[in-house]
Amino acid sequence: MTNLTYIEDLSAKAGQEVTLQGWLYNKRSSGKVRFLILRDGTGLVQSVMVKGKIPEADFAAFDRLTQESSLWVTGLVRAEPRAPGGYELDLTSVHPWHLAQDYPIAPKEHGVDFLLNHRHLWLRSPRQQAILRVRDEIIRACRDFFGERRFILVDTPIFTPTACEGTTTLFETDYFGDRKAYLTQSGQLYLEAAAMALGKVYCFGPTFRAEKSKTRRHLTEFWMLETEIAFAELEDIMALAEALICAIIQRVLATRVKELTALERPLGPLEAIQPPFPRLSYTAALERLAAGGHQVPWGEDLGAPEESFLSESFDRPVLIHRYPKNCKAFYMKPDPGDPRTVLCVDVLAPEGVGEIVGGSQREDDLEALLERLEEHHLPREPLEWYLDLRRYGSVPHSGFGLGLERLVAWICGLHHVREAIPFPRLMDRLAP
RNA sequence: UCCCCGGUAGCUCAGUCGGUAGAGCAGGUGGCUGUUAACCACUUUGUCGGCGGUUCGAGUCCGUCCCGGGGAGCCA
Repeated sequence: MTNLTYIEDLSAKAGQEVTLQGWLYNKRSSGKVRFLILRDGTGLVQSVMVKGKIPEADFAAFDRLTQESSLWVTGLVRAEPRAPGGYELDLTSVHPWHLAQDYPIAPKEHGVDFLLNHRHLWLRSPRQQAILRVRDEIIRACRDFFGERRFILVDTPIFTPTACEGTTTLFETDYFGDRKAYLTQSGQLYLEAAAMALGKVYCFGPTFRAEKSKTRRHLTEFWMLETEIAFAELEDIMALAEALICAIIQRVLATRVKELTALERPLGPLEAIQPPFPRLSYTAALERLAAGGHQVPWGEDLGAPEESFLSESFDRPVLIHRYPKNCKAFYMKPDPGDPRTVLCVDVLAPEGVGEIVGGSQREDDLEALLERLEEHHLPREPLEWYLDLRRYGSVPHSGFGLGLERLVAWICGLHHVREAIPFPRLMDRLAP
């Protein structure tokens, strides 16, 4: 009976009578010709009703329909060059399901605070739908990338007994009244254990940071893709990160141009993302910074202005490797060629986005790792299980983590990571 | 935690030198046989973020607190 269809499939149904289910995006009237613009999550389509060619009750339903009312309609699919999607619907019946109350988000301009307070409704807007579709595609591209390379997905815990690295602020929670638990800031240490079991592994899950950061690059809850590979050295994971980023960009360009266009994201800069990516040692980066007027003493970490300068210097991501030891985490392995530095890499995205990947070769020697723990004033006892990995068949191994929202923000050309996640958690925003 | 900017109608904002509150949009009513954030006419809507102070008089000046935005620090 009913030819139930999604809007994105209308082009295959030209000339047929179909049924659409969705919501009213907008309506316009010119008296006896009335237009309903419908959305169903797959697209927008304009439908037309003419007085006398549709039952009078259906024609009159137009007056009651408010923005975002839910409804189902039937009509004839007709090619229409003037329509944005190329097709229009000549309505034969209109059935409201629910008449929406005054919808707060008009198809007009709104401020950020207002929109974030209505995030549950803001998601319905075409722009937010486009972002979420790109995010979905990026996630699938990541899973495919690792799956095709025979990596095994290993889920790491979200409750942890201690900090993975003692330095950062963790969200603390009560654990059955007598203990504290912390929300994870990284799955890495657990992933190292998994790599010793399965060889090549990755995890993908939420990460929590209680830092009081108020910038367009920070969320308190974000999603991180992490990988860990037994027998891999720094150069191996640098090549892997490069291949991963290229694969993701290629996938999005192959499947989500419509969404990128809706976001007014220029495609040129994305099409330029091809291997090889430039590689700069920290020391070489300092020289480049000095030449650009940024004086940084050797041994100091790079700040946000320096990262922006470097990322804007190239038309593709740049890999900065071998930072000074004191800037980085305890588990990173010193460079045998220069023990003042560690075998680590940060990937900075172009267009001023900044760091999207951080990784390193891990210290695999038990004694050296114990020394690093002492240098960082970290307690040994809670990490004994991690030290076991260096007692039972230790091997060289390396891995990296990729911040999903920063990647989504870069690819979509967003100004702020808060639009790159469905329900952003920020320092001063926990709802909706 | 620090620095900068902001808070006026449901939304986006204007409000001059301190003189008693405005526009557009949304909502409502009517009109229009091809509209594209449709248009035209008419029309409802205010704890000017809170508290205190100066003043004959405060949206406007001062103090303080709250909330939001941008940035820094921090941050695989």
